[in-house]
Amino acid sequence: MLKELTSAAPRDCEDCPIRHRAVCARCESDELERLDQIKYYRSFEAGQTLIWSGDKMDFVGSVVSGIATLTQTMEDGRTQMVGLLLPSDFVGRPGRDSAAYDVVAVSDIVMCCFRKKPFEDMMARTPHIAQRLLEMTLDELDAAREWMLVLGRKTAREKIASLIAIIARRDAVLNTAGMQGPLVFDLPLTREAMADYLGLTLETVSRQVSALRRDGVISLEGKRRVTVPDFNRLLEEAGDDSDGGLLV
Amino acid sequence: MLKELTSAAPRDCEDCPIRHRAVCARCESDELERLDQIKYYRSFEAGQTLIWSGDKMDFVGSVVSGIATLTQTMEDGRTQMVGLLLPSDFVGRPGRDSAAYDVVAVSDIVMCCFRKKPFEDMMARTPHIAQRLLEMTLDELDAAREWMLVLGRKTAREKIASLIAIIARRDAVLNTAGMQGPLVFDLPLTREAMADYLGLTLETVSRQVSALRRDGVISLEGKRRVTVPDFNRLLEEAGDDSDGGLLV
DNA sequence: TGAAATCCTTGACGCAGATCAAATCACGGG
DNA sequence: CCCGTGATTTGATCTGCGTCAAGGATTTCA
Repeated sequence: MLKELTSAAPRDCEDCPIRHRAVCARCESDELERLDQIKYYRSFEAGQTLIWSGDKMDFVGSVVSGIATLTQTMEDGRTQMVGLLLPSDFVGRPGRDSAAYDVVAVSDIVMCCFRKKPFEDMMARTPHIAQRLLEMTLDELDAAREWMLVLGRKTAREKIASLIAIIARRDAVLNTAGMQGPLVFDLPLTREAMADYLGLTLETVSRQVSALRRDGVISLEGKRRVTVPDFNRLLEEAGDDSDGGLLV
Repeated sequence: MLKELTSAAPRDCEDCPIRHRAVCARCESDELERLDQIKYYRSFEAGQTLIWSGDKMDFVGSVVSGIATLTQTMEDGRTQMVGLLLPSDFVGRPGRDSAAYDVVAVSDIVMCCFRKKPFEDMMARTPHIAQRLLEMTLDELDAAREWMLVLGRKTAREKIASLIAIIARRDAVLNTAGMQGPLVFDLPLTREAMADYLGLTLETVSRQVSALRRDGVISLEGKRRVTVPDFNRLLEEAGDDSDGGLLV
């Protein structure tokens, strides 16, 4: 059965849900208009691989809705997630023509795409785009470095707590719900995807999630819906400084 | 005893050893001249911490000579290296005023610095700088992602082989020696620093280095000088695709 | 309603790498 | 030449997480 797409592509950049967070965030209306002329939307179903590592990449783009992952795979099949792409995140690298990672849709997903060449030309003429892309790339680099600490030095329990904290924080930001009181949200990832994120096996993920539940750090409704009664407790379990400012 | 600085600061940007790789690489001579007016050099001794995580950072800059590390430390002392800074690498983030990581000199080091505010102003007026910084940041992000695979999924032996391969490759690029024939170079890091890089203990690093020596993958002269008789063999041990194109 | 496909949980066991401990090496200074 | 200090190696033991295996919960489709 063909799934109906849950979120249609926006008609117009001004109505776009990621208008103020994506590469185009800094653009003035005339710049936006020119982007509008070269953009096109593409939809993908959950589970689909959007891009294969090593393939020629002739477009770049932004995630409009849905979630995707960036993963690296070794010859023997070991895989490591190296990026989690949420709405407004940018895919592809100007100035490079083959993809360095697999990009896989976790949920149904809509992307706002540009053919690479026109986008590069546009970028050269539009400092606002390059500025925003720099800013986003620096943020991603910071996230990657925090992730490296998780991968290199944290225990399995701390890894799980860290991931839940990251998702909880992002969710709180998007829903502009405050950080106090119990947080409730869905884990957008399967146990296996969580394992690939954290450098663990799916069995270990399952065990540690159960352990955090037993210890009252989180509670679960079904397999995916999580409640965090005390966010600071979760941060302690993650081995983080309890203050840890909101990195937006 | 005060050490004599091994490499003096260059007098002039045109003579600068990192002229064509640093943030200033794309600058025209007039742009370079303006940068020249706001730059200043600072030297640090091996072991010194240049910047403490959380401190106010009022400058940014490039490594001219020497090696430094970017590290993150947890409250209980566990540390993870998240960046290895070589000549031409950029330190600091425009648009942020406190440092996110410790920066520690591994060797004596010379930096070409700019006060943050003037640099940011300059960047806004000089697309060549922002362009180059974007390119460098994207490269760093790629490196960080490759590193994540190493941290998350490789065995201790593969981690060591990967690190040696990275250093060997960089060395070959700098010295424009080809990639064939035996490679000889120095490990710029202590066993402990290697452990912090790879998410291991220093004992495990030592054991795996010895094992690679025993198995003829590398040979050692003293503790630091390494010879790699067969680079492809090393890449196999690292679990990498044997072809693995030179990522410059 | 039942069968197949996913996804998740739990248990038993083994091993890679951590931990604890003790030599050994290299080097600069007195 | 001897001593002190820091880097490294090596050994013995422990343990957290991976591996292998079985079974449960949901959802999808016939």
